[in-house]
Amino acid sequence: MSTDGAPGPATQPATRAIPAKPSLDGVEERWSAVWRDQQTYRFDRAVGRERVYSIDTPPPTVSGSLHVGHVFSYTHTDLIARYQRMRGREVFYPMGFDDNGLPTERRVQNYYGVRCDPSVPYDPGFTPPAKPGKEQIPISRRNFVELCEQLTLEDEKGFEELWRRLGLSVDWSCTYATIDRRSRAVAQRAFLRNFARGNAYLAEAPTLWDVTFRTAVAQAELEDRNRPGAYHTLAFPKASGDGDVIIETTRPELLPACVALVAHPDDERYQPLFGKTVRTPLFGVEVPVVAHRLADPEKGSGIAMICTFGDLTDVIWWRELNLPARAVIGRDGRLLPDPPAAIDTEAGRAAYAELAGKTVHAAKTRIVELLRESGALKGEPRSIEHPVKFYEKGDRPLEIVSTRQWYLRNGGRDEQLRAALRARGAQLNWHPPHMRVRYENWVDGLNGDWLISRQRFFGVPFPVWYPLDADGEPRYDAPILAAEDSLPLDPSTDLPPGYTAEQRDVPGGFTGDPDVMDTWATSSLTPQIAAGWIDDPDLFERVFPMDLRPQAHEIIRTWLFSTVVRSHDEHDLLPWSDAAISGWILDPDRKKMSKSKGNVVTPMGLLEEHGSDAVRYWAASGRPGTDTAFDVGQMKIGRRLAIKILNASRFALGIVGGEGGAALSTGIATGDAASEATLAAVTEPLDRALLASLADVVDAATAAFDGYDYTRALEVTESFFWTFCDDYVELVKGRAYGGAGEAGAVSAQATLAVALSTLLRLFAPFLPFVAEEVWSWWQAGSVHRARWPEAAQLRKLAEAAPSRQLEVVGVVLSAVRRAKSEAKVSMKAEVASARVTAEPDVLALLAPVSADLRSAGSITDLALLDGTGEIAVAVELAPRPAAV
RNA sequence: GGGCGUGUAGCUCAGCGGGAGAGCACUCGCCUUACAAGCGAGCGGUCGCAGGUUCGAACCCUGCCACGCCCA
Repeated sequence: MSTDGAPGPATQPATRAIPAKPSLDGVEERWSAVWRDQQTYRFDRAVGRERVYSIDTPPPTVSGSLHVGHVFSYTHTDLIARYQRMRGREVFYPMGFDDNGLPTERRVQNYYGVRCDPSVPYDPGFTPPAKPGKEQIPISRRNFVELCEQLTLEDEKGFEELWRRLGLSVDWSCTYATIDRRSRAVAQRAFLRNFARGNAYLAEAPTLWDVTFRTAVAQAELEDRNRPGAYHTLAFPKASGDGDVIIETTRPELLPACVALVAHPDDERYQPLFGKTVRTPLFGVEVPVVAHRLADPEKGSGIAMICTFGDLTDVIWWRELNLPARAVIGRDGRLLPDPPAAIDTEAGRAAYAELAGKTVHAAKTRIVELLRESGALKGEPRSIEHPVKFYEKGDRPLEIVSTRQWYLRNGGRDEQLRAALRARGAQLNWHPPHMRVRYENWVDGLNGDWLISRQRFFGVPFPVWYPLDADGEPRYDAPILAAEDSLPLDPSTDLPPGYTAEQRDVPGGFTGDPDVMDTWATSSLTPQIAAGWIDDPDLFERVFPMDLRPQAHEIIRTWLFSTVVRSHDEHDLLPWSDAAISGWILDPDRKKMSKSKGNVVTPMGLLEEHGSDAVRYWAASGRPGTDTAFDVGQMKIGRRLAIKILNASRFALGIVGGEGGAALSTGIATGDAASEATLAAVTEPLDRALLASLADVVDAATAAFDGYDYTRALEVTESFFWTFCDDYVELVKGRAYGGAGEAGAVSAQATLAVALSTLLRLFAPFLPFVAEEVWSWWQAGSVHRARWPEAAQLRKLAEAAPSRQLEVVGVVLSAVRRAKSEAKVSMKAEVASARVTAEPDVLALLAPVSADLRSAGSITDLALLDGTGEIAVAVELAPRPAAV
């Protein structure tokens, strides 16, 4: 019994007859159903870690829809999964769904016409209206979360259907959702452990704040957008009374929040001012002039006002120079009702009253008027365009407000940790390697710890309560942490140990932490979630740390980095050995495909139109990290290849299994390269040469796959396949039918069977449907559980035949065809004589296969003549038969 | 402004120190009983530009240009 083509654990129906007219119609439905019923891709957890190949599949966002980019990159992962499975690894290939966070919240709001109001009590009987009404219905957090869960469940069904049709070899019994019980428990347990180690902490600090969503935002969620602004020139009178200091600012509305002026320490213009004070216009607050290296002498007048807080540089100045805080902007993006205490003059308070309650925009307009009237505004504002920080999902500029938030240490404030995380990046095998640089750039650019709390509703709550003092104020310095065995929990409904429900939100009692975690704080734990860190330690042992993280490059700074942070902290390990980074799909204008450009094709439509194998073929042409054009032409080529495989297989198997053909023995008939019968049967030089070439192909494809270069593996396989069809099959046809005696026929038949078996397995990761279809005609079990071909076995059959032989024969065959093509006659036209002149070593390769060559070219007289240089072929066609 | 990547035939891409390649498209042929959704043959490129290294450069180095992405 050989391992070659051995059936996998799953059994299949008996092999079917070879269809007379093979077709791709219906292969997707047929085989995806069989794979589901037979559990072809089930993960067998009985094997040890060393035989497992585990994949940290990216959980797609269910609230969005799948697009071509998903089909593209998920196919890449499946190619690797299928290859590793055939190499004998037990593949742990789960699927997750990302239903945690703001996108789901928004979708639920719009879909059902509701909004979350935590003050509303839970209504167990709530059902949303059939059609969303004009006014959003306020519902409790629990009701809201229930709707989120309900809707995402439906979304997930559509995703699974598409993935199955695409042929992803996912084990569908290993699924998770980032908001399910297990994920919540994992996120909460990891948080508790981070806290216990001192790596999660609560801090009141200036925080980037989105005024629309009213939530804190992390550094990783920022983006710069160019926005129009204007420089305003303001005069600050010196406290000493001798003149003004002129500054420029784009945010005059923050003048009441001004705590100092700042210039570069080397700036000679302002050195006399350092240590002196000035007064703010309108408000009359005395502020110092200070020096700091981050002040840019080239910008504006070289001296700037520091406000709490206009931007992140203000935060740095405020912190490093120990300046007071004078907040004026509230969480709603409006100026606070009351002025900072430092504004203590009648006039100052009156000026502030003009601004209180206004939006930032309105306040700016008003204060410019006031400044102009007072004469403090010099000249007119000068329009500029400048980068402004936005929350990536928001559409109003971020403000900075001081709030209490949870942070997780990520090296942003700790050089030692930063260096350790940088080293983790270097330890990871990146595909392609240059993607590592993005990771390093990000780590190097971190300017603070990771803010993980969000003031939202649908997410994983912090498993934390705070005692309330006699005044009902939370004791943030003494949080009550949940016990690990009580997870997952919701502090807004669950009770802290030792308290009763009556003590909730009353003085001397407790209150639950109202925030939820950043979705990345859960997504960064996908290896732990998928691998059963909490509830399945046996599984965890076998699959963690994982082998592969496949993902897109734009989330290296978020998903990849944060996953490394969590694993480093919790396990002191890299979460996976390899990261495969996929590129973008570009539309024909070489722009990234996106909805807004209206050029997105629906994935299901694509699969239906071209066939799954064809779409996968196109996807396989995109190397890791390389952006790839959306190219229907490539899909058509893929479809043609699949059809060619059907036809070539039908033909080869017709010969092998036909009358007088190799129903000889099982080993020969199934193309078992390791069987003794096959070894004895393969005797002809051309057949051996074919197998020698095929062995080279197997080596090349294997090496390419091992290096995650599936594109190369497909290329070498495909290229060989066409040579196999066009040259080898043509050369061997006559002999295979018995034209050169029994032994020659058997040799050809055995070779055809071995070659076909090998090629089908090489193609199986790319074209799983057609490969399985053909495999089922003559083999037991699934091709996807068959063993990857071994070059050594083929070489043994080849008996050291020179693989170049095939190439040389091809050159002569091509010359004969050229002669016929130029003469515009049929390829079966008779050739009276062909005289081949070549170097002796080339002739030595041609001589043993001259019979096959004569047969394929219909050559009556083939002469091999010693010569020098390139192969030259003189062809003399036989006279055409007289016209009828 | 900094970093990374990409510029090779009309299109999509491979090649990355010694012959400029593949597929598609195009042209001309072939009903050759596996496949006309096929087969055969052919046309087509100062390898982004300019320097340099080398006996020799698409390939290595420098600068520039264009495009894309990431970060400021």
